[in-house]
Amino acid sequence: MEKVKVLLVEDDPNLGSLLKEYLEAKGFSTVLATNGKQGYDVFSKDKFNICILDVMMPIKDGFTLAKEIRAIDANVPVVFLTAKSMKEDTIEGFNAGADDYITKPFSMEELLVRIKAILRRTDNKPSLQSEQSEFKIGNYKFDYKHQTLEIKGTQQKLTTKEADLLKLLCLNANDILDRNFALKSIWHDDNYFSGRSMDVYIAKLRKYLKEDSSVELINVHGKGFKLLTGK
Amino acid sequence: MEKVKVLLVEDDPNLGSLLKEYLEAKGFSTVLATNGKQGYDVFSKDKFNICILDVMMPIKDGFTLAKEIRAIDANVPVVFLTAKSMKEDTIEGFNAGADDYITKPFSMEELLVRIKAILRRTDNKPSLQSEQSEFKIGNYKFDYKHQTLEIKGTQQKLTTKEADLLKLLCLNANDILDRNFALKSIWHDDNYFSGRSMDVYIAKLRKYLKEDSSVELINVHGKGFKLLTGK
DNA sequence: AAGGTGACTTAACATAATTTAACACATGTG
DNA sequence: CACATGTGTTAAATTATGTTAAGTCACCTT
Repeated sequence: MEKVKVLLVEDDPNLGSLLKEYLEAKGFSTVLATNGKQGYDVFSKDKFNICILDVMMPIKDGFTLAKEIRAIDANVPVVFLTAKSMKEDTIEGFNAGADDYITKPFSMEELLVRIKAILRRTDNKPSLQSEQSEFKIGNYKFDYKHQTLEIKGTQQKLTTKEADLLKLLCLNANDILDRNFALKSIWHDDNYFSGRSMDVYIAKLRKYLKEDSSVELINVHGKGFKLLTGK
Repeated sequence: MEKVKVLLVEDDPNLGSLLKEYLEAKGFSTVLATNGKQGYDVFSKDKFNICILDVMMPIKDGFTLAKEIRAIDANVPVVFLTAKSMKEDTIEGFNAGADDYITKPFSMEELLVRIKAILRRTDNKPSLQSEQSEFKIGNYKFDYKHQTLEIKGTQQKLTTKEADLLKLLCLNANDILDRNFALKSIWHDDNYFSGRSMDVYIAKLRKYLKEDSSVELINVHGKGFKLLTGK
């Protein structure tokens, strides 16, 4: 079971580190940013399951940050923290796409249960994938939906991960598939072990694909992989 | 787009009818029950998209009602309304599976935006409560209401669980049916044994469905199952 | 109350999917 | 070219699923 990743953006360093410690103790992997700009930078480079944003922050406020975050990932849940308790702000927060809006002071336990309530509704994500399901790779025919790879009448059944990875490669055929991008897409994580796991799958795909010598699955050192399709 | 159906259970008749009117003005179809027992009766006879329950009610309190409702539909969102603001109650509410917990007094507008926030996350999930009863699966004809599966004139009688599971698969045809979602929907539980039980039913369905080779019931490792219906 | 039946669950064992470990080799850097 | 780091590959370990059969329970029959 992979850890849930939380992006916490809070300009009060005391509260921020307190919450971070608490959430980590509860089993969440938490990244703390202390202002909106930093929060955006962190989010744009990594993948998170939920964002907890302080509303009032210098440089960039929580609402603005939320919009930018949603521009990157329209589905990530966002929770606002705020000292304001005026109705208009609550409404504005929800209109900015909030999943919850918590007024300070709050108990950490309440924050926790509210986070859990939101995650209950989002963890089984519909994973909206691109529609395309059939690909040609040299003389191979790859059917993502049916998870099959066919050549000269021989059909190879693929596992879910094999199919996911091959699909990403096809969508970037003859172009580089970024390593971390692939890891985040398929493994939802880019740690060392996920990376090694992906390498194992690359090796498996190479085996499947060696019937057509014009097809190559090459590595671009430090960057990712490239599927070279025949001619 | 059908109207969203709201079950509102509130023993204060003034507040109850006020909220009902407000929600209906906002485009929701709302049924008001004035006590827990009545709320249960209404829910068991109809399908709702969300339940808003007062916690403190005579006869049957909101938490108890929520548990009974969840036994019928483990996925329906529940929001608690309460005058209590003690932390323990909030926590208890969320542990009872609450999606939100709103403390009186609250503005109706805030209730509205909180409802919308929850519905954003639950909208498009086909559920067992769906009215649809007849499905085509490749060359098969599946009648949920009569619990029959027919092909080439041969009719197979299905048990309740077989039919429930097949219906969920049909509602998600060619798309993934999340394992835990299915378990909660049909078994009202997602422990190890329920999971194994479901696997047994998957095996049974596969047997029934092997008359049409274009129909496949495949596993998506760690996620769920996918019913591939021949184009 | 004994026996039977059907639906569902649990057990048991088999196989598959994925991750982790282990070791070999490659690449780029100073 | 010595080193750190990244990748290739195979195999073992772990976890998830496939499948069949045995067990349980509610209900029906006599």
